[in-house]
Amino acid sequence: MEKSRKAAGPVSLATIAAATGVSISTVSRIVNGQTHRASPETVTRIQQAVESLGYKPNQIGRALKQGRSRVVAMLTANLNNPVMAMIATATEAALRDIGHVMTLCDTHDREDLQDEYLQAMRSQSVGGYILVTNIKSPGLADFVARGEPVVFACRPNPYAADPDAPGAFVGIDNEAAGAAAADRLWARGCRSPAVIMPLEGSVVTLEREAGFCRRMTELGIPPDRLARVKAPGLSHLDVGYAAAGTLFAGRPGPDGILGVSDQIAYGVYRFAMEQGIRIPDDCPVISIDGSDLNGWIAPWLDSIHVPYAEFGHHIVGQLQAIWRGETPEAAILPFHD
Amino acid sequence: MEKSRKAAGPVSLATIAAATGVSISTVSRIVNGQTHRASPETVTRIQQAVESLGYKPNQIGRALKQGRSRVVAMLTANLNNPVMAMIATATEAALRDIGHVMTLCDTHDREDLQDEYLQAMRSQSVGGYILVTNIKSPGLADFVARGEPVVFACRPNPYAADPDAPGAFVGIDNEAAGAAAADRLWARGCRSPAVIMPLEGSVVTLEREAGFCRRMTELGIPPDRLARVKAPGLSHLDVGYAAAGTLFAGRPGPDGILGVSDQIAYGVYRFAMEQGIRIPDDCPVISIDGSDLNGWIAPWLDSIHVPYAEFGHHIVGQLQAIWRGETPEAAILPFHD
DNA sequence: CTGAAAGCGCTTACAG
DNA sequence: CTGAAAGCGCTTACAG
Repeated sequence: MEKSRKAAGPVSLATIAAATGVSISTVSRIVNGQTHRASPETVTRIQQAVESLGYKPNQIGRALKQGRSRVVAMLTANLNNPVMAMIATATEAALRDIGHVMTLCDTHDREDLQDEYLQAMRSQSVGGYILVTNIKSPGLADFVARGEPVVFACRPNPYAADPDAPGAFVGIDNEAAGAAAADRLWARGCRSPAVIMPLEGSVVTLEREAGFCRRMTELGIPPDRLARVKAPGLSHLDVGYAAAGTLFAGRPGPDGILGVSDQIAYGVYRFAMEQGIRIPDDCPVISIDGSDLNGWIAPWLDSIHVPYAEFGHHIVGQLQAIWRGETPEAAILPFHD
Repeated sequence: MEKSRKAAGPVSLATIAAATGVSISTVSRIVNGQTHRASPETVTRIQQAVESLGYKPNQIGRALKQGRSRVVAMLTANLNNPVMAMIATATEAALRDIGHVMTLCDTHDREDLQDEYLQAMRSQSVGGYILVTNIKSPGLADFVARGEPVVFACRPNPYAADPDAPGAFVGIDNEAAGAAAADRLWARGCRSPAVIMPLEGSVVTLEREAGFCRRMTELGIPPDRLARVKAPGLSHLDVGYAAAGTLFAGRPGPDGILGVSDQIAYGVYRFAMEQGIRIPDDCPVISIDGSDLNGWIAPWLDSIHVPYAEFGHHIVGQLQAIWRGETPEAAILPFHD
């Protein structure tokens, strides 16, 4: 005599309690794995009822009681950027593995939207925050000060008490990546290098450029043969395109270019195509990010690979550490060149 | 005498009630815009308190009472696909505009994950579901049968009662897009066309292929000069690559190829590059999707543009209609060729 | 080993 | 025009 009538109305703890003749408290404990606090018979009886009635805990009830849900908010500067999309994908999967879900908030690099989202997420009692942004905002300052569970990715906490100990963070050593890019270009015979970065760049782009210039200088490139070009634009595609225009307007163009992101390199490529400049023959272009797509449609691009797909685990690991009350150290992942 | 002491502990309705000397009920009504049900003085007094104390409604409390939250779940087949990422971005923005937030669930085209997520989202009492997937699963069948608020995007409801009236849906006429692709290839002189699609394709890819073949036949291409190639793989990149291998292994290669998605075209490109086949000179390649990226790094690709960026509004509009108790009609958006 | 009770923050008939 | 009260589903000290 199978009792497998499915969901006639929502099944709550009370439903199970009524069906098994025990109290709600007991059901709650067992459902939450506290099986040692009840007799074995009760445990199996309840587990059977849970199974046959298809009980699933209502997360809202739980969240209200505990003041925190199993939702984690990810705030990203700009989802159109494939890098952000990759991090989001990886993080979503890692969260799922620990039974959490992710809400995605695109701040479009706007301070007001960032604060609006932080506020909104707090009203949702989310259990944690992942910030792939380093825009400063009053709300963020507040969050950091209050010690909310937040992990920064790519870009460190702009309000870190000690800049050398950024706290929960997942990223790479951008300065070293920039230097590696310099070595690579040098090895290809480049002696009049150029580096392109956004006018309103984040620390990430600044560090990559700094590493590149530092290394090029060490290699003996004089400052006047090292072009550093910035261009405005939210989209790095536009940045690369505009900067390439500036670069090639000068008499002797560069013999090698670093775009500090893949997207910048794409922008350079478009300009070069339009002008009949052949890449890499006339001028090699390299970048930092190493999107998988490059191998498919941008074979001309030599890009230092950042393991974004790995970010997910590390981010979630740090979040869990915070939940346990620990203070995680920054995870600086190796890039591959 | 400004009273702007900020948040010493969470500010709830009770806090406001205590501070203003009215009941929680009254505060709740006013906060929810029922200002006509209270005296003007009370209204302003409470609004001031809300402002100065920085009260933000706790959405968890609200959701528990109402049985539904202001969160909308988007289930997507595969976030690595830029098309999905675009739809997610657009939808997130549209939801924000109406004060909702979005959780993102990547089902990886797996039936079990889809059901797991549907279940999880229900435990979260989400207010709506957006499905960019048409994998069949028992859980989905259940959802549709129960009349849950779900909007399908790109791929129609696989459990629609009447296939010609798919209900809440946002997409394009894929058959027509396939036909348009045929016209375009024909105009470029293609007389030995090929079409590439995934082995385990969705209705979307099937319809695009069907439209293409129908139109090519109308144009007088005999069946034996119309190559239809399928290749396995979750990633369309792999599909395109493998299928191109098959196509060019045959003696006379095609003189024009339709990849039913941008990614398939990218895969073809890689194979062609490796084999020294020049695109488009030796063989034009076109596709359907029209990612913005094409203009930057895939100038060789002629792609029919699907207005994914517009999907967001339409999806949210349909969701709102459902919430109002209406039965929205499918929105078939125009593609641009 | 088990249960009654309080309470998380909100909304909403209902009564006045 | 306003308030007391019930209740959404859960957890968790506390008492037995």
